[in-house]
Order: sequence, then structure tokens, then C-alpha cells
Amino acid sequence: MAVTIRDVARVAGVHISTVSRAFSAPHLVHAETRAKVLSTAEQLGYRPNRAARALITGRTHNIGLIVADIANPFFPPLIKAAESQARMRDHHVFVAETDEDPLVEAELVRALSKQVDGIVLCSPRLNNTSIEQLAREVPLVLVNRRVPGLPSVTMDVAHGAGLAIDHLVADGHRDIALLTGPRGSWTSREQRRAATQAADRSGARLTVSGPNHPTEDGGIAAAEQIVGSGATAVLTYNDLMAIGLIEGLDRLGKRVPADVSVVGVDDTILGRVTRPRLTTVATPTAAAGRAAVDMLLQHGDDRRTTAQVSLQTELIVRDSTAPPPGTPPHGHATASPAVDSAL
Amino acid sequence: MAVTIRDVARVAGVHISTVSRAFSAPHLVHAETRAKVLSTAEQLGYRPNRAARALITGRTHNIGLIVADIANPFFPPLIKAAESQARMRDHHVFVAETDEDPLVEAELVRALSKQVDGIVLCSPRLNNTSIEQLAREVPLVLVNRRVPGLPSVTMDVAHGAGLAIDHLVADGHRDIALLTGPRGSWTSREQRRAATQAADRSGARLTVSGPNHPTEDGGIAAAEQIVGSGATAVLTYNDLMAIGLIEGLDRLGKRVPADVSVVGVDDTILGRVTRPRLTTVATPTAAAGRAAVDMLLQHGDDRRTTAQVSLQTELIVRDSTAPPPGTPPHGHATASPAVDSAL
DNA sequence: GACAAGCTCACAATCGTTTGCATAAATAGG
DNA sequence: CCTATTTATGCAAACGATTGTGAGCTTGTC
Repeated sequence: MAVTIRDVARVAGVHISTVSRAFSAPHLVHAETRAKVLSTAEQLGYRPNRAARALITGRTHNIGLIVADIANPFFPPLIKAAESQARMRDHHVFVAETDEDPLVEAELVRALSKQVDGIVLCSPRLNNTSIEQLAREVPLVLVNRRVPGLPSVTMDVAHGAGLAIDHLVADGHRDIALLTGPRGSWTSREQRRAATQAADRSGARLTVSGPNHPTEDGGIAAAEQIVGSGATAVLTYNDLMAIGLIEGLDRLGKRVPADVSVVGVDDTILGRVTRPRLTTVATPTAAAGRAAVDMLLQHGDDRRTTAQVSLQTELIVRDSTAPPPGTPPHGHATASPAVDSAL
Repeated sequence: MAVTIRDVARVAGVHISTVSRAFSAPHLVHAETRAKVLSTAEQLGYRPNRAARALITGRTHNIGLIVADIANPFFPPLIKAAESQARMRDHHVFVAETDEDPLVEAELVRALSKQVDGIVLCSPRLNNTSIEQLAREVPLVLVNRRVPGLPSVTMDVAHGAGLAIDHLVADGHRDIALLTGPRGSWTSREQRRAATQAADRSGARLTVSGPNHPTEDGGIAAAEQIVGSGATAVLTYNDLMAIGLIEGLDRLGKRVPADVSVVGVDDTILGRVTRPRLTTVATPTAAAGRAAVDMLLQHGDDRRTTAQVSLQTELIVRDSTAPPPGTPPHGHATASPAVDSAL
């Protein structure tokens, strides 16, 4: 049915090995022969079967990308960037989803391992031991997780959390809540550590509450607890949760930012269109996707890099934060609206 | 390095063909032997190499999913549903992106064709001839596009457009604009046809404007033209464009829905969080993803289905639509120059 | 004119599986 | 107990490519 190297060889009147070399080792075949091979290949519509090639070379030219939840707005830009970068390097990418389930995660890595050259594992929920185990079976690059000895690209979410707390304190908040993410999230632990430290440093009280589901519903569910805690400002695990929280607070009659200030994390597209526009810690997700793919493909064939890249985060101040209620109006520095034009 | 069927055979003391059959044809091997094979396979951590299997069976257990833009909020729910459905049927999915470029689209289909059992082609921008050509090379299921003789799943966007126009007319609008999508979009043509028909039927004037880039920027860019057209209501190609348009109108000093009503299409997550909440035509994207995968995998091995499924759409009325301003367009002419200079 | 060196290309083994065919063992029928 | 039938397993040829080895031709050198 499909046209193979054998068909090309027959039509061109050469041996299949010559056809193969015409493509993969041009200097080993006479220019004239090569031209003939290439033209008949073109004419016949020959496309090398990558699976067959992989069988003997050991390189599939495929990579796997495993994420927790494709529909979480954090991931699409990362997937997009990774796919683009991979294709630029002549690779195709499998995308799979774990639904935040560590078991599915491990199973997926193993299922994919034979048909990819490596896997980018985003926001893993597995413990370090399991991850190290998997990394022995297939090249792995971690995103949003640091494990000693394994290559990873993380966001400097700790720095971002510090920035967020500092911003809130500067606005006059003394009673701040932190909504943590799912159990097993390295990011959430980092964020919590840094937020606690920043709060201590500036003498603010930090109430930690979680784990929460990293979705809008998780934020909505947490609203009541926030109101009960008496906090005047909240740092959430991600934008989705922040938006849910704002919605939940609204239902309880609390206005953002008048009554409560809310800071998200990730700078997803959502925070730019919601009202109030969301103050958030921007994480360079597209850059992370590109970097992860590069790291995976970089080390020629054998040597595995073990580099740990950390990408810069920054605070984007929009309209969901303000001084706590009862503060006299004061010309505090807020970002100019022009700073964040649309996309 | 990796453990193969040969290793299992050696350790279990049987021939490789027996190992193979222990997995793929259990009834052909003695229960006792089978148990031994399975246990040593388990113990050795054997995982069949799907690429090698594909070489001989012709079935890869992979499918391709090609979309225009992963980051467009329309697609993630579709990708998510497709991936989930595929995995439920023991298939993995390649995700690739065309960036709305027909050439990339064709190239991608061909590049993927050898390592997948079929491809779900979403929102193709190619012409019918090219698509038919590609469908001859690899099983194809179309989403958001109908081509005679090819299986497809489409949204009844025509019905939705009619609903939207009717809703606007019922609110009192007589001057409606339609922002079309990218050139080559079947969906956009359908929408335009139905909107024109609905407007004619109800005696409203419909101004068609496009093609537009199906993004926020596309919507922002179209704002000026909308203001110039004097339309009091706009139906856009998708939510993204609607949100951009609202932003663009805002910059020109026009409020939604007080001055202009806006209706989006797709019911993405964005329309639920933006303010005003977006009135939109809901398209069942997740269902479309599942249906497309099912159609692709359904026909056993040989027979290609040619079914054309159309999924129901519905109008979701939120806050971006309202009756047109009662005041005649006096203020418009005087307000425009000042706003233009402010740009 | 013979021999070494270079080119160009064909041969064949190989990657990890599946699968039609053959064979051996076990069971059944008479 | 012999043959016919079933059952369980081994053998070997594929699938579509890559690649080490060596054969046949040219060249170049002395």
C-alpha cells in the first residue's frame, strides 16, 4: 500500500541501501545516483517510516509531554511552546494527561517510554523515589519540580511569592492568607516556604490553608474559610483558584479588592480578561516549555544533562489588590494600566 | 538495555513466539505456560515495543490530533476529551499545531501519517481537494468542516448563529454586524450563511466584515470598523474575538452592552469570567473531541466510516447583550474624533 | 603495468514483534 | 492399540528501515 524504500530502489534501479544513504549519508553516494534516487522518491511520494527507523537506530524522534490537566489555562501555552520547539527540531510530541493522579502519571511514563526519546513531566505528583525510578527507564525532564540529580526547569515561584507578600504588606495588609495547592506539589511547598519567610520578615501574620484543588471550584470552596479567618489579603496557588475565590467572596458579599485583596499565580489569559483584572505572579510558561524540550533534546544521544534551570518570575500588579479597608487614601504606587496591554 | 520479548522467553524457558502469544492470543497457549510467561514478564519489567509491533501489524495504536492553535481556549477542552477517549481505547495521541497555515497542515498530516492509525483534523484551512487527497493517504476525521464523502463532526453553528441573530432582533437591534473568521474556515462560511438568512427573515440589516484573525487581537482590530459601521450589535466568529472586540470598543469609549451588544461563539472559559459576562453560542467541544476519536477508532481496521455528525449548539444569554441605546446616533459623530486622537 | 588508495555501491545482518506453518504431544474414537 | 483430531509449542519469514563489510571500478604513483 504505502510506498517503501524498496519501491524507490526498484524504480531507481539501485539497492535499498543506496536509497537509505542517499538520505542519511549523502557524501557516500555519487551525486548523479543521489539525484536520481531523490527525484524518484519525490515522484513516488516516498516518506520514510520513522517507526522502522527507530527500531534500528534507537531514536524515535518523538517526545512525550505529560501534564496534569490540559484544560487548566496554565498548560496550553506550555504545550504550545513545547510542540513548536520540538517540531523545529524535527520531533513530534505525544501529549497525555494525568488528572493529578500519581498512578496514572507513572503508568503513562512507562507506556510512552518505548516510543519516545524522552519525556517532559510537568508538575509531577509522584514522590522523589518514584520519579528517580522512572528516570532510570527513560530520559526525563521535570517541570515545576526539582529532584536532586535530575534535569528540571522550575519557575522561581519562591521569589514571586516573596514579591507578592511584600506588595501586600506595602499596601498595609497585616493579616494575609495563603491558599496552597494540591498535595505533592513541589511548587506549592516552595511557595509556602517563601511566603512564610517573607511574612515573618515583615511582621505580617500568615494563615496557611490547604490543600486545595487547583481549580476555580477549589477557590470558590475556600472563600468561606477566608472570610472566617479575617484575612484582608490572599495569595493563591494559581490564577484559577484566585478567580474562583473572587467569585466565592462575591457570593458571600465581600468585594475584591475593596474588602479583600487577591493575588494569583501564573498570569494566565484569564487574569487579563476577568474583572477586576487579576494581580498575579507571572510565570514564563512558554519559555519553560521551550527550555524543557531543549534540555531533553540537547544531550546528543548518551549523556544526560542534569542541569536545573530556574526561570524568573515577576509580579504584575493589576486591580485585584488594594490597601485593606479603613486605610486612608494614599498615593501608593500601583502599576500603570498601560503596562499590561492585552496579550 | 531495555528488556525485550527475547529476554522474557529465555528466562521463562520458552520460545519468543510463545511469549508473544501469551499476550496477544492467550487461548493458544497452555494456562500454566502462560502464567509463567506473564509472571517473568512482570518480574523483568517487560513492556512490548509498540513500534516494532506496528511494523508488522500495521496498527500503531497512535492517533494524531491537529489543531490550529493550542492556546486558543476553544481547543484545550477538545484536546482533553480526545486524549481521554483515546487512552480509554488504549491509544496515545500526537498533538500538533498548524498556526492556521494550510501548508503546515498538509505537511503535518503527511509527516504523522506513518506513525498513526488515523488523524483528527480540527478546523482545517485546506481546500476540499487537498483534504480529499490527504484522506487517501491516511484515515481522517474532520472537525468543524464538512467535506462530501469524508467522516466529520461539526457543530450546528448555523443554528447557533440563527439563535443569536433572533435574540438580538428580539432585543430591538436592527443594525447588526458579523465579524467573520479566517479565510478558508468552513465554520465561518456556515455562520455567515445562517446569519444572513436570519437577518433577512427578520428584516434586520447585516454588515459582514472580515476575514479577521480569530484571536483577541483580531477583535481589538475590528473595533474601529464596528464603530464606524454604526451597528448596535455584533456577532463574532468566536469568544476570543468577542472579548477583544469588547476591549477595543472600551478603548474607543463604547460600553458593552450599553452602547453595543456583543455575542461570542464557543462558550469558552473566558466568557464566564470576563465582565460583562459574555452572551455566547455554546458549542459542545468536549463531545466533539470524543466523537471524533470514536469515529476514527470505530471502523474495525479496514472499512472507513463516512458518517457526518452534527452536534447541537445553544445560545447562552449573559450580560454582554441588551437592547440598543434609545438615543439616536447624535453623540457618535461628535465623540469619534476625540476618541481617535486618544488612540 | 602493477599495486595501493578511493569511490561507489550491493549484500546481508539486525532492530523487536507477529504469525502462517510444521511438528510434537496429548486426547479421543473405534 | 492404531489412527484421527485437537492442543501446545517451536521455527522462520516477514515488516521497513540502517549500517558494517567487502566487491568492483577508477585513479594515481612509481
